[in-house]
Amino acid sequence: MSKTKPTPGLRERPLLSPIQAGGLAAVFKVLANDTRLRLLHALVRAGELCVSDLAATLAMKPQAVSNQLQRLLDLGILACRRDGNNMHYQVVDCCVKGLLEQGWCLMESADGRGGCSPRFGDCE
Amino acid sequence: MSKTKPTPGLRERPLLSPIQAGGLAAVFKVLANDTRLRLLHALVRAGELCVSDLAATLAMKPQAVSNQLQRLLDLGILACRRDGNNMHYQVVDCCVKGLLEQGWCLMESADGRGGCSPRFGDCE
DNA sequence: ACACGATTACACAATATAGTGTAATCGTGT
DNA sequence: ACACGATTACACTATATTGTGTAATCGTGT
Repeated sequence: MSKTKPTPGLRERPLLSPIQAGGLAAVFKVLANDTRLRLLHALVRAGELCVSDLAATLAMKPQAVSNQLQRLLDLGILACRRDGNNMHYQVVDCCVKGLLEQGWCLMESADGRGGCSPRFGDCE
Repeated sequence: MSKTKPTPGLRERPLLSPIQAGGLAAVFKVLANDTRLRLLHALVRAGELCVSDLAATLAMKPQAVSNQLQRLLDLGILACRRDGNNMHYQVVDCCVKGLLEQGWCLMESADGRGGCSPRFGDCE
């Protein structure tokens, strides 16, 4: 399994240094919030949405939405484009969708125990 | 039962409800911490380790390590086995490794911008 | 220039989180 | 039974995070 590249070898890598771990934690931290998750999912589904649409979709105030959007923007997960008064956001990071999928899997396996379909990882 | 499509269709799924999003956020929350990340990585590398080994590896106190281990245990990510006075922990969730890999990818792309290798996701 | 709507910036209050210190629990060996 | 080491439980403190409220900024249309 470690001949081809599909597994970059998490197991072979040297132990995470506290700094690396901090960086990795920062990535997960940005996903560790239901608002940002719903924002991300709404954007994945719609492709592109503006702040007010997002606010309406999530039934939240534009300020709160914008705040979280900035967070996602800082990490390079989103990109935005201005159209008149509106700012349209979209997901540009290619890893985030997979992350969401896998997270979903983990959630189901954590919740119902065994909801993880085998193709996601090599359950040894 | 779910021998269906290779892509669960993040895009086709109905919008995340606040409850679902909360559950998913809980999953990411558990990974949103450098200590737990280092714990996980150490366990993936070694296969199985006991609390004191882990504490020594991370240069942390056993109590702190144990606390985080419980968290990982609650989510069903780890399993433990007693061997005399020692408790050995190991990763049993099949999704978590993939999650770590993808998170690493996202970290690199967020950090250096463009470090995400294309094989991870279908950058469309 | 001006008003208006959309978005963002920022300080603030409420809540959650992590590691520490102390004490309890569990298994082993004598 | 007893002492010891390993692990865990729990209260506590410092810190971080979220949504709110207010105000500033930006683009459009008149």
